[in-house]
Amino acid sequence: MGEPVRQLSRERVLRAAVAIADADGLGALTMRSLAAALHAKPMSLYHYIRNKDELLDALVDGVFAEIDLPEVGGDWRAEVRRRCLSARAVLARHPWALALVETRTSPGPATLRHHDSMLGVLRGGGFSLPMTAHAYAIIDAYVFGFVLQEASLPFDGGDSATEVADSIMERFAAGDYPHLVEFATRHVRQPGYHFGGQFTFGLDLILDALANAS
Amino acid sequence: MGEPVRQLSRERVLRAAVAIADADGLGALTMRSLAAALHAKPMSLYHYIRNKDELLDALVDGVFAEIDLPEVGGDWRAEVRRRCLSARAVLARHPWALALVETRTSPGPATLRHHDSMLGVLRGGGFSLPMTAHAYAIIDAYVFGFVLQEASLPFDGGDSATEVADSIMERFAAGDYPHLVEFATRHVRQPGYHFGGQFTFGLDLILDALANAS
DNA sequence: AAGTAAGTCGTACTTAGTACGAAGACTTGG
DNA sequence: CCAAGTCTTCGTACTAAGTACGACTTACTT
Repeated sequence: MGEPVRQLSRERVLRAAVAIADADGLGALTMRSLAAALHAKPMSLYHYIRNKDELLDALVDGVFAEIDLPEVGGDWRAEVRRRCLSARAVLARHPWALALVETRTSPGPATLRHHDSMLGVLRGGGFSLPMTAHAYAIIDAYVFGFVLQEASLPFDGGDSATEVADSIMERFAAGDYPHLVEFATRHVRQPGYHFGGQFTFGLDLILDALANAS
Repeated sequence: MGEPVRQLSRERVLRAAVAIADADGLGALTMRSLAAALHAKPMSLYHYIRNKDELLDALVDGVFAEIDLPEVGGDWRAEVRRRCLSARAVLARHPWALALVETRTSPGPATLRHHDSMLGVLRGGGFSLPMTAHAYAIIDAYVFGFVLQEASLPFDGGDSATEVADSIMERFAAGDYPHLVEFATRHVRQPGYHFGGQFTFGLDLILDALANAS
């Protein structure tokens, strides 16, 4: 029964915060719940974090740090593709991240490094400055937007899509939303349907288009 | 001085909620501030709205209602393009909307109608069911993702980009983020730079790619 | 041993959502 | 025209959350 509950530290606080958010969502991450998870009292946290806002900024930067950096100088298409798959995986692992990114506007070091690498590979791939801007905007709009859509799907991501589709379908009269009904019954309800599987299709379509446009 | 402060109504409550969110952000929209704006007391609102969650759901559906519906049967490319420009305009007008869409998962009637029309034009344009799914996913990922990026830019949208870029640049040593520095100084800081202008470029690139892929 | 700095926390104030039920206003059958 | 509802509105109060303030506790220094 010795107390392995050693001293607090910024590191431990951040780790615990991520764990809570991963497990129960951003809403469950309060200064009180965070303190409880660390067997401490709320006010103790303020020695490692100025306020909750700063905590959230730190979480966002931590998420960017998890994303694979593209290798500057490598084949731009391959590197960007790898990075995008990684980004999607990371954002899926931390479903709360996207909501945060939207709000926070002061990028941390990992975030800046990340952008720097992306700009680097694109420039290295022969894109002009304006074209780099276009490409990066399109790519990230797609990646973030796709994850955003997944997040706002009424179902979790598995194949419970079927049930949800059914329950929604029931709610409206026969002819109300004909195309939605067709889509739900003849596509979504098919075995093997999985929204997330469309990610690479779109990504490759966009990368191809960018390769041609450059 | 007569009292034009007529009866409350769900309509009036929703309108006032949108006004508050537009003006001061989602954070400023509380049951208390909303009541105050209507010259009423907080608890009066609960006669028109079950709880705040339902209020937010209603706001989201209202936003979808504002987006131009594509005309089913028309030229899919033109109709989808128009709808996307409208969607972006609406989301720009209500910067809080995107954050909400992310959370709410029970679509309202306007939302369903919207999706129905989009699926309709795509199907009418000759897309197969799987291809329709791909196309819609890509298009909305792009539109929502682009708006999301705009929202998380550290600057408001005007050309204050320059100042922000400067202030960030100052923060790091010479060689820390070379590509970011090049990008900021040689592109962002140029006169006439405006992130939002890239929207149509990417949209057309994606629509072209979809047209070819179909 | 005493001083000092670092870390921890008790207390309390503020803002938010909303349950409960009373009080006023308006409607309607007699 | 009145009594009995019914519809709106709101007063009060409880709970959850962020965090300011300052005290207490410990560990390390000299």
